[in-house]
Amino acid sequence: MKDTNILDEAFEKFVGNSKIFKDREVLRHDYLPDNLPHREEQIKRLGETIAPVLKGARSSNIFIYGKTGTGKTAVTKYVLTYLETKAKEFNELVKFCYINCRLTGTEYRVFASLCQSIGVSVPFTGLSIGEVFDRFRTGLDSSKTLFIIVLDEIDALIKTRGDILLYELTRINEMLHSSKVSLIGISNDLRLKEFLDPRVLSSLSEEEIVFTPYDAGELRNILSERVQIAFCDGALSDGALSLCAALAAAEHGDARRALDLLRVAGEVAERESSDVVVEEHVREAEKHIERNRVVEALRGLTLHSKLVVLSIFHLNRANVHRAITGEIYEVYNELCGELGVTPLTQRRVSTLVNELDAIGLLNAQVISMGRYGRTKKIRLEVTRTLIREVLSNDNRLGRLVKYEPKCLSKHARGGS
DNA sequence: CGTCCACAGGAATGACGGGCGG
DNA sequence: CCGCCCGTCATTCCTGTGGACG
Repeated sequence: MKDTNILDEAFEKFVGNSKIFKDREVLRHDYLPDNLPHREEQIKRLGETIAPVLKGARSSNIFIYGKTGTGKTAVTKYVLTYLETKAKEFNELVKFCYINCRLTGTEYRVFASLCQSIGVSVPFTGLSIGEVFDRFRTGLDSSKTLFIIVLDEIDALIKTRGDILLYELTRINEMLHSSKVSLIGISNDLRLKEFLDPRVLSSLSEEEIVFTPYDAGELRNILSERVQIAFCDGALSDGALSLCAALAAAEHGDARRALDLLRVAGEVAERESSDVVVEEHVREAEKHIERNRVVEALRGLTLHSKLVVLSIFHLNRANVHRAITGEIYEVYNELCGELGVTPLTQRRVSTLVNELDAIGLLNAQVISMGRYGRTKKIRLEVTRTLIREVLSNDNRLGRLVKYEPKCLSKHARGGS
């Protein structure tokens, strides 16, 4: 077969003759539907709270929380977009700015994108935070706007950077003359309140809206709304739909998860050239998504993080299934030597382990061995085959996958 | 019942490449 | 070009600690 024929076949499945999808974009979670089922309550609350801006008054600050995939972002964007168009009818200058704090990353960049959104251009580095904040403030004040700032995934920023950003923002109104600012903070973490300065907390949560997880039935409804646009008639079995809803419901009622499952299941079915998505495709999709997540995560690691993973991998092979910090560092040191790289300090490796734990590649648990100290038991959360597969393709440390650390052969022992 | 191991993990600090305004 | 500040990564120094052992 000629190569172009292979390609033709591959393309065809995507373009012309898909018997599965009508419009798969609808299943992406950044797609904003016209209708948000089972969120009427929250839409109403949010709408009532921000309504005052239509009469030129500042609205209360709002604190929104709920787990991932419960519709917080969708509802907020939905309501605010509608508010903006309404405001035009009322001739009020209302603007909102949506910022995802986890993607934006630092206070500086948050202020920088705030500046951007009001048309003040700032360099992406080089200025002091105070300077950027001042520019934002003066720029905003001269624009005479009712400005609504949405800070999504705000917990990510606060846990790593503290609440200075929020403190500045909650006080900004005192320094504005002709503009007003309202804040909407969105958090996935209910315990976020504990991290906040009480002054910030009281200011931010003038209103609170809680998003409860969807149950399986609700997820089913959400999915079936989109299925009609996304899938061809009869291309999705009822069983597959229910399974997606059930699996996502089991995982804290995450609609995003449900949509992903549905989309990937469709893609799996498509690749198998079947005409209808069945439950088995959903099961397959589940594995597929997880595998992808892990591969991406592994690939994106820095050299030293990979070395840490590899060290645990080797300890694993030597029958140490739950390695402790000291052992890992020993192997890690040897691997660095093999590569001709200067090893990082144990302190640094310790935070790398914590980061890997947070991504979910590892599971780390602090334990005490009494007389024999206090340490961390660390276990891989990924199959060894997958690690071998990904790291063998790494041009720098590929060869270390087969390497046998000397420090392990010395005291080869059974462990648990 | 105190000791003391083997670390955890916080705080302060520094090196570095990038980019500003003047 | 300079002096300054940025974020990021890393080091150094440090205090804290659960519980088996003696």
